[in-house]
Amino acid sequence: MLVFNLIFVLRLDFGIQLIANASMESIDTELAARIRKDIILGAYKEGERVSEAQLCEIYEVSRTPVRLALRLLEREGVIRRGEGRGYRVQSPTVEDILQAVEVRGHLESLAARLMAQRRGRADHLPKMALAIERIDAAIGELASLGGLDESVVRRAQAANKVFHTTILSACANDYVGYTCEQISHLPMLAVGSMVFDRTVGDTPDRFQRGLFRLRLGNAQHQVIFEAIEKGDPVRAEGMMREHSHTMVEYIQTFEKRDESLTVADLVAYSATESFSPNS
Amino acid sequence: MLVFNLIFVLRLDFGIQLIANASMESIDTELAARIRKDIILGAYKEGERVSEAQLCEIYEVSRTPVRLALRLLEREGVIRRGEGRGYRVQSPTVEDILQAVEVRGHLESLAARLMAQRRGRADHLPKMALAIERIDAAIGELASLGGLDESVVRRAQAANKVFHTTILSACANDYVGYTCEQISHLPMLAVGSMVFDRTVGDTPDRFQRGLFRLRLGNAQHQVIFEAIEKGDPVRAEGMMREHSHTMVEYIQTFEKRDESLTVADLVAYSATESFSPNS
DNA sequence: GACAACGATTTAGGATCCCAAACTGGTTCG
DNA sequence: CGAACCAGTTTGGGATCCTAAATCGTTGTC
Repeated sequence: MLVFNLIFVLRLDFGIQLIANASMESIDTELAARIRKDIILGAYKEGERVSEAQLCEIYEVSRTPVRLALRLLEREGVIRRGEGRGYRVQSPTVEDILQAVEVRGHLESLAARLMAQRRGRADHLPKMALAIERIDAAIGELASLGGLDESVVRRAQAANKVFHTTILSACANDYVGYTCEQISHLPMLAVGSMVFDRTVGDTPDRFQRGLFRLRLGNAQHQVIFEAIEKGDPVRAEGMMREHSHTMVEYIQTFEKRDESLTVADLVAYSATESFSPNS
Repeated sequence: MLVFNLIFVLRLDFGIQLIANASMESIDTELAARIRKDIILGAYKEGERVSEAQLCEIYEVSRTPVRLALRLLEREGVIRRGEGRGYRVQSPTVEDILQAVEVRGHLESLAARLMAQRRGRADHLPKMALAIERIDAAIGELASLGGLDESVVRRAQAANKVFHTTILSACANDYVGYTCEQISHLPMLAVGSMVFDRTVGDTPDRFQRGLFRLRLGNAQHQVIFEAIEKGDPVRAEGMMREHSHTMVEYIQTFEKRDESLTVADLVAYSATESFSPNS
């Protein structure tokens, strides 16, 4: 049973690729990921601060990788290099998350449309069908278990990510996937992330509602799949938009319910894992 | 009269801001812009090459700013840091341009929808109305002149850019504009760019067709404006999509006509100007 | 007492140095 | 004759040093 403090976000991490990145990529990229993580988790306050020397001490590296990392983070928007001599931390807010999710969803809907228009789309359909099947199987397992099981949820996450990334990569427009990655630095913004309410595990009623959300999501997957299969761009795009909007609404609902919702709460779970640097 | 080699692209440059950037920003950012420009213009071939030391000599700087610039360019995707020890140049193709324009257009349509949904949108409407008026005036001038005048075209470009950037900034979702900027490193991808056929100035007939394109584009602006004013998100989005798609179709038409179309041709005009580094 | 100017310290940018890893060449052994 | 290994050179990554600029504090003068 998984019960977390406010909302917990589970992500698929593509373990192999991650390890490869973590060891292959030079320190600066990894360092950027670490600093980003700390900023998101609130280790640095919103306002103005952080100097290169300061970061050198904290992360025990020289100034060179720090500066390389800062350029990257500046480009990402999590820090700003302003007027004077200082770097200002620009930690993302819940509103930022919502906006980014909205943009990502919109891009995914473009991907769905493009894929539905594409001739070679049939090649990628089996992978999507398999993903839908796996999510269904996972939902079935959860339903019979009557509670959340981490490994089952992880499998569902993995399949969910496969479904979404397949569309992004099969849409024949590299910039869609690329652009999506650009705004997916925040952990819960990774393509194919699923967000759960902390209360999902609390009572049977809430658990059933969580299951319903999963079933609804996968039904949307099925519709998107069929629309792409049939070559119906309008329906594929519309359904994907609706599908993406589900997450926005869910967070908004939760935000209204709990006014103290912070970004750190949103990443409460995924923070304990290693982050996917970029890729 | 402006007559260029294949296609010429005119861009508004926000002169003041540009100058501020060029002098304010540190060398690495500017260096990244220079290298990017050279890559786009084909100074470096597509395949695998370039070393840090080599770039140091060419641009007469130390290795530190070169490496900072390379990280930026890597993030942008114009170079790739691969397997072995080398940086590979990944110069964009015409297909890349088309894909990027498609993505940008889709994001702009999102911005139009969001702005149409927004309550405070009225504040920004006058600026858009003025832009439409100015474009109309410029078209009128061009029509009465019977040919292309650089300053008039520039004014039209400026107004066009104002129209588009106003929507992007007024949509109340910072990530839309931010994401747009990310893919706007290529000069002809700057928001609000207008693309002209080199043949526009050749014959009166072609000139009239060019005028027709401008009039059509501004009519679309008017429709978008009214849709946003009335708060019709669906229409605003749809019209913006159509508007954005115009450029894609135009380049595609031209690509079919002239198979040797290269990216360097696309930037033939704007390359002579200073590039907008980022911002 | 207040304001301005000058100096000291902080800080970011650029350059150089060092090192580690990988590619290239040649040579040697099977 | 081919393959593998070893050495040398190339190249990228990290650290340190230097410099320029900006901010803050102090002091002097009005």
